Amino acid sequence: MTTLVPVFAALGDDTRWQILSALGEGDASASALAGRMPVTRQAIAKHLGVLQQAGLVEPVRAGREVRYRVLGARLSDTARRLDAIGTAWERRLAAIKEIAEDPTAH
Amino acid sequence: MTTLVPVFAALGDDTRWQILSALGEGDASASALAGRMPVTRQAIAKHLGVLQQAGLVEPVRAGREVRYRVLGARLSDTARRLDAIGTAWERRLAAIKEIAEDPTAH
DNA sequence: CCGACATGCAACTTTCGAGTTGCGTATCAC
DNA sequence: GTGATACGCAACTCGAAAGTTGCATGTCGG
Repeated sequence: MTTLVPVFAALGDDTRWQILSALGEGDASASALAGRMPVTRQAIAKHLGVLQQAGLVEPVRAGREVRYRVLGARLSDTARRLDAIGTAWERRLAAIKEIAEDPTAH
Repeated sequence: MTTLVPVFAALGDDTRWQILSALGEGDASASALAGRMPVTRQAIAKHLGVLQQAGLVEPVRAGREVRYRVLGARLSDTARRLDAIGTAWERRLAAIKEIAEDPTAH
């Protein structure tokens, strides 16, 4: 089981979501992204590093520039695991509630 | 659409996952959690505040103590939205790939 | 009433992440 | 080759988050 926390840490930032949203429209380089955002290219480069480390994004060299591609797979995978945990918690709650409402059962 | 980012920010911390994991086994108070973890009660209280703010946890007064209950619903909800985004990204990628492999189609 | 346990609030370090500037290097276009 | 464009690396500032200590408040059992 790959570690979940870095993915959430990566997703817990507004600027990175702006980057991901932009990349969702199509691959782009750090410089291109810096053009339409209120931060420096280097700041974006750092964010892209974090996103890549989390497996949410993938670099693609194209000559002298490096375009980044968003990876939906990691997101879907994370979603599945999140849902599994959430469902387990809900199940436990439901069981407790049922016992509370009808203690004679079981 | 409730804001997603705070939830991820809350989930992007190791200590908070330890807390959530412990609460997954059953409701507990800050003091009880501090007993089995290498941090102060106040630190845990702060984390619980963050988790509550994110809607991942709910306080339940029980006399002089306050037990916390984990909320799977928020997690499942978040998972659904995550999956939707991830799927959309994958769809775009697949479309591009298809065009690249068979440019004459369409 | 009184001691023990549980919580709440506030001030204070300390660590970490976001963002910046500055500079060196590679690559395209002519 | 030369200028312009695109990256990469390193050092620095800065503000927020994690964690701590100290103290005041509330509540339960006897």
